[in-house]
Amino acid sequence: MTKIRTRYAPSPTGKMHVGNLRSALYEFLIAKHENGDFMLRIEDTDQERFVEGATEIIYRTLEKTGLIHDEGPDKDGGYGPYVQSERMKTGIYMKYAKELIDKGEAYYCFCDKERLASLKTEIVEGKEIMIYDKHCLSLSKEEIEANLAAGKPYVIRQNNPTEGTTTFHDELYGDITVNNSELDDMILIKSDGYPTYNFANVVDDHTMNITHVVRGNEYLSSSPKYVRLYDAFGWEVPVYVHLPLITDENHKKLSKRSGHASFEDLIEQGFLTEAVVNYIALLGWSPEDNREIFSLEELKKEFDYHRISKSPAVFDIVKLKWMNGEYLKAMDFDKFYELAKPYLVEALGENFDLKKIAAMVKTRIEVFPDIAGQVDFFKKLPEYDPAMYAHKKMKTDKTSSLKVLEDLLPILEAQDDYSNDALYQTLLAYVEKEGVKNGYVMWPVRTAVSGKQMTPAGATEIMEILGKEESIARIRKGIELLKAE
RNA sequence: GGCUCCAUGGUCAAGCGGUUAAGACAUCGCCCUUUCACGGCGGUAACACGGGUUCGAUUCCCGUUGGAGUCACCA
Repeated sequence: MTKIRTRYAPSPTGKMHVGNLRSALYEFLIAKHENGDFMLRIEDTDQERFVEGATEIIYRTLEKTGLIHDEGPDKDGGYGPYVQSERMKTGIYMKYAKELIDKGEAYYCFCDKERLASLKTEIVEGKEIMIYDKHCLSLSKEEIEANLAAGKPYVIRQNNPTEGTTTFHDELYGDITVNNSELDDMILIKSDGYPTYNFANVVDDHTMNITHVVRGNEYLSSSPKYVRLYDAFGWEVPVYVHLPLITDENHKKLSKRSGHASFEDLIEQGFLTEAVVNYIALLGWSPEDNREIFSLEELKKEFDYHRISKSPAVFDIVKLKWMNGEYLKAMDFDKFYELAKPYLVEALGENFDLKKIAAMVKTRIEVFPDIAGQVDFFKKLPEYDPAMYAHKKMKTDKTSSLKVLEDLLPILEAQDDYSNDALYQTLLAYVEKEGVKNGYVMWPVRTAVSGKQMTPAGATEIMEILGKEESIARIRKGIELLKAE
């Protein structure tokens, strides 16, 4: 059996959104599942859309996510160059385009913008629909020669039949058949001499020996035209795997233009690379069992592309957050602390036992930016509503809370050991003396020292971090507030 | 609008002729608990509709409806 060769072929036009990343991931996994080769090809045939730095983002992202290519612009595997603008300099596209012209499968077209515009018939949803009328196909050899000699700008178009049908096979979607009358004579070579994606991807996939063409299913409807190109050349058609789209919550295709989250945006929002990769692997693919947490290595082992689904998937950031939280919980504490520290420092400064606070927060956050909102009360007691002292389940109200705090104040003032254990013993002793439930005492204390409805730790743990002076001050403040009621 | 694709809970999804139609996220409730959280347990919630085929359709076929994609000298 021949080795599988797949490729990720992005155009350097900006950031990589999750749809782009997932394509790369699946292309990588399909190859690696069977020990094949994964390559990177830069499709920069549109000089106008080229964005400075976009190529670097691609390299950085692939590197960071572990989607390491076996061949690419920086790693020659004998099929180079791997950048289309460089391939063009070798004359490869023009050579093949002319071959097609000789075979009658393509032709020169000298139509200018005005004539083309006059062909635009319908306007649907703001989009003008145009089907080229094959006007230039009927040009005589002499006319073509004359135009060429005169330096008249031209494009080269594919010459598609107007009758019959074309069928191609997709591994996921099965056989797809279209009427040839639907096939537009698409442009192969642009007037600037560059090939279009439509032409370059066929020439390159073939000449680079790509066995499995894996891409988003927005290409599904143009694939028949590509297949005709393969046939025209007499080339073997590759295995096609069209991937279901990833959409936003409105079920619209993710795109850079609509400002959908890019991979880098997600990382900036505090998501872990592994979690993002894991999550998008599951957007459109599922394993045989019910497992959800996969490392890239595990994915390589499990990824059977026949299990890719056909219907589009909504990118659900809520579930991504959950998954990120799972990674955080499973993370080694030292590593967690290292990553969380900047967020802790930003929220609290350096004057706290950050390590202890990090431990409190580790299982309670989903992404690092959640930290600030959970620990800010350590730094400054927030303004809070005394109504918080009333808690049905704890059987506390403002009156009971006031009593508890007032009783406890002298006891806590007399105590010097503010370790969690010692404080806990103290409060417990009071609980026993009063013959009440733990929460009856813990709730008001925790409320007073934190001023928050929820905290990442219990009353005494908080006091330990706060220290005696601050703890007492906050309890006094609580008493004051309750008395004012 | 033409063409193409898709159609299981709010979301991701298993299922591939006979099942009490899994699981996860979200949501709700209970338990546990030094509140919340974590953890444990449980609940609500789905086969778009109509025809066939079949002893039997979520599953196969057709149609309808709905959604998406595409229709560039962009990829």
